[in-house]
Amino acid sequence: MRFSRLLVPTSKETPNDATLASHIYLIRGGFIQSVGGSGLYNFLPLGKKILDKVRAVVKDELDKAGCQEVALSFVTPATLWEESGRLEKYGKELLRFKDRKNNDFILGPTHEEMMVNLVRQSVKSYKQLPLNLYQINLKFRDEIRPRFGLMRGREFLMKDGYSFHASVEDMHREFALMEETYKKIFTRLGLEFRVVEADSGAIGGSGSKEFMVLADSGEDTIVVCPDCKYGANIEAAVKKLKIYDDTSIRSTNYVEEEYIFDDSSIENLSNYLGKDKYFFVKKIYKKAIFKDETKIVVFFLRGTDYLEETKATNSIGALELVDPTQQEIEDSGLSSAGPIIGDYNSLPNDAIYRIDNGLKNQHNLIMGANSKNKIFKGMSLIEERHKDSFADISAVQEGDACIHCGGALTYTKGIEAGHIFQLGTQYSEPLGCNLLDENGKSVPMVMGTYGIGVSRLLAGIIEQNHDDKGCIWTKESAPFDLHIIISNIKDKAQVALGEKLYETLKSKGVDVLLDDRKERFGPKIKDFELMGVPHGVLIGKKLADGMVEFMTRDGMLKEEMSSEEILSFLEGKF
RNA sequence: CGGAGUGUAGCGCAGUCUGGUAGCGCACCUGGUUUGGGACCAGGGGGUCGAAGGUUCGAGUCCUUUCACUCCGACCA
Repeated sequence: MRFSRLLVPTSKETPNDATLASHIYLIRGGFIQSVGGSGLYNFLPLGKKILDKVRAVVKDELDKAGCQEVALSFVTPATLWEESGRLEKYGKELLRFKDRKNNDFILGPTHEEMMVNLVRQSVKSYKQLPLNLYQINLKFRDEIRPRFGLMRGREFLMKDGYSFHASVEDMHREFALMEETYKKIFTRLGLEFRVVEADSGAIGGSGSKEFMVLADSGEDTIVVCPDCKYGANIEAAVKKLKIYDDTSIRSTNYVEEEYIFDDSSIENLSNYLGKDKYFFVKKIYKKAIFKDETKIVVFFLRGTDYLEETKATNSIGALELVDPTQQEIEDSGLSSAGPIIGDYNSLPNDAIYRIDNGLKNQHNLIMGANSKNKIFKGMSLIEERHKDSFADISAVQEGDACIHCGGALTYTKGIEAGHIFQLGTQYSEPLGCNLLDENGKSVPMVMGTYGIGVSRLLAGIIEQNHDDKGCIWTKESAPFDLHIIISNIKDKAQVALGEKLYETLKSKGVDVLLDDRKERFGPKIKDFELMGVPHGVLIGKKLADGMVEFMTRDGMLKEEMSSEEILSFLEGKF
């Protein structure tokens, strides 16, 4: 490709809404273009080319693993989503609209329903399984707050795959195969990543794993163990409970103690009593939104712990939790609901509450006494009094012990680029996707689902591979193999050598970009740095001494070599 | 939805308080000089000032309504 013919509107200016390296360089490098803001982007020729290359890697590995590509209709009848029950559950991210006949449709954010519909029409027997079907197509999610360029756009390219099985065991086999296949894809793309345990979110199911591209700019916090393989999204991370005791708080029953100040924060009380925050019980109110109702709920945690909202949401089966106003807490009748301990359970019978597992059967605790300026010391939380109310709702903190090996867990940031789920019969059952088993009995198919954010991967690659000058594409994602710069287009010798290298290499199948523009050296080298082709050849004024430079974008290394040898050197390299 | 802010040329902005010819930088076009780090000189094209209504002799500027977008908090590939 000749640069003079290429549509790459590179720019010196950083768009004012771009904060992330990937967002800045994808726009400045002329790969993508914003469409009236709000998370919509056009892919310009180079962006599209890279997208296709990444997509090809994904497709290649999936096909090798026995998956089959299909393309589902982009517009989805809303009735399918009613059947699965997700029409309500999915909420406002789902874009809904009507056609001229007033029928309801949605733009698919993910396509479990559509794929199940496809399969239930064409698969009837266990003999036709297993089956793993996927598509690489646009998805639409009406994000509350799109941002960070391709990282969180509203329209994005996603590979979504779905597998169908006659047994849970076979689904597990496929799940493991997909984990391995995903590892190959991410490795080929040159990404540093980690596979972690995850929450299943709106897709549902159990035993899901996320593929996290490690980057400081990542939006997810992941918990990793330095001593073993354990890694988990903080939304799903677990820890080994640490149990201490302080017998000085112990009493045969409990002790009521008064204090005179108003600030009843754990911090303040801890200082006042000279007892570690660990022994305090704190109470957190949330407004829980359920399918049919909204209710104030309460969570109890150790003074040293923090509520993990996703875990808390799951523990009560709510759709989401929001912060209540002070008034809502008062109106709920739970505002003075204090210890649910010993004989002092002051919670109404229908109250929804959860106590963190870290407090199960613990003694010598300190907590509010249901009235101002009083606390109880020496309390116990006994499992049998709160049978169904214990749950893991606290966030893992750095330094907590790994549940597998006891190592000190640490936080790191990641970009969720892939997610694989064990669905079971969650969709096949309501949608009536059944098969006849060996006994001629009709049973729902067992499913798995597997996603990769293809357009997000472009952003992930740049987050991991850039410097202060621009992009540095990895081998399999690069827009070209080689970028040749003719420094002065009026210098006939430079042009002649550039053209010779370009034509020769092109004829041998090397994907070469020749910068033949009538520009000065400055813009040309800047564009090389911005666009991030891994290697370049600089034909400039040193040609007068018979020398050219071979450049490596990563580190901007320049190697001088003779203009006689450069062609054979390049032929050997590409 | 809550809070803060912005809409003026493809992009980045000034002009709005105090109403009176639509501006600047980058980009673009023509000619020339220049050619190792986004160079210079001269000339040029490009705007329903987010939209609607109002006040006024006159509105980018004042008033009302409305829409869009950005930033900070709860979603997800």
